Amino acid sequence: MTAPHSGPVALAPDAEAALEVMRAAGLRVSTARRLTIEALYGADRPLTAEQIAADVAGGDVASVYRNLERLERVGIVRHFHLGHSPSLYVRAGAGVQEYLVCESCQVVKAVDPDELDGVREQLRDRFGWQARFTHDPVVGLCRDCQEATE
Amino acid sequence: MTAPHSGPVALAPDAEAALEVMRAAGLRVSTARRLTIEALYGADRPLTAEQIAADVAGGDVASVYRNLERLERVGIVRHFHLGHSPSLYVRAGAGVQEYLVCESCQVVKAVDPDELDGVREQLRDRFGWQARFTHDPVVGLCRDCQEATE
DNA sequence: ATGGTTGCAAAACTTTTGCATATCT
DNA sequence: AGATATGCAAAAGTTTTGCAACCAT
Repeated sequence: MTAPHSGPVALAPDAEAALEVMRAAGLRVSTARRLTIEALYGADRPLTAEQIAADVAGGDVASVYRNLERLERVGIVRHFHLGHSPSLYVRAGAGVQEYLVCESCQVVKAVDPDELDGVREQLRDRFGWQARFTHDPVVGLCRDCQEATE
Repeated sequence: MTAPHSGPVALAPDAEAALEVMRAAGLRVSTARRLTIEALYGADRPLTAEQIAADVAGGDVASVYRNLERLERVGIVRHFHLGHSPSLYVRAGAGVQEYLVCESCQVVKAVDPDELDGVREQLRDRFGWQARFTHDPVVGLCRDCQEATE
């Protein structure tokens, strides 16, 4: 049952596991951090630091940025860039490391790296390019938005 | 002789043609704009507004941004985003609209859209995704940097 | 207790905007 | 002349940093 499904995001374990990783890494599990994790693990699309701050107690963006950086460093959060918008953050976890992002609705499709092997192979054969879609995702239109655009 | 080659950038016509497009579009060909075009058409890699400003008379970044926007609007310049760095600008032109960028040396490989059709097709078949690599390029490692990284 | 964490303020950086002056056609 | 472009200054938006107060362990 590891088949790719079409839900918005198909990511790693769960928020609990993430907190566990934090502890293991020696990070304190503060309220702000727990709320950040819960926001990211509960969302079906990437969030900006600003959006996360709205969900967190004090609502201080600077702290949110600091936390996101730490959470990213221990591997339970990732961020990437999409056009002119501020950095977008998503949960990260076991086995999921590359992203397709819809430039219209911003839905993120997280895929197993080997699902992109075919694409990578073509890019390598044709251009000698070794593509990575982690920090800079594949941008395009998801199925729904294609239909909407007609 | 339309075969893709491995030079750093394989872009459109030349600076002269670009100036012609400007005139045709009703844009004045000022010194600042000519220098901007020359910088972009002479470069073998994308430039930031800041870098371009250094090559231009007054060296005012605000004007450079304004000009880049206009030049982009008439189709002779493009910009895209790469990680955390400021927007990167490259010349643009006939038939070249999609990019591969090396995240290590930042070399840009501009390719004809149909050279990516195979890749696009795979992404569509597999994920229902309609990929675009114009504003957000394919990021990865070019051949040279792969070898360097060994 | 004590060292990591937070909130607030301020700064750094990229990009945009306003406006008076200069420049092109 | 008339419209467009420039330079400077200031503002807007995002992200980072400094520091005193606070809180998890």
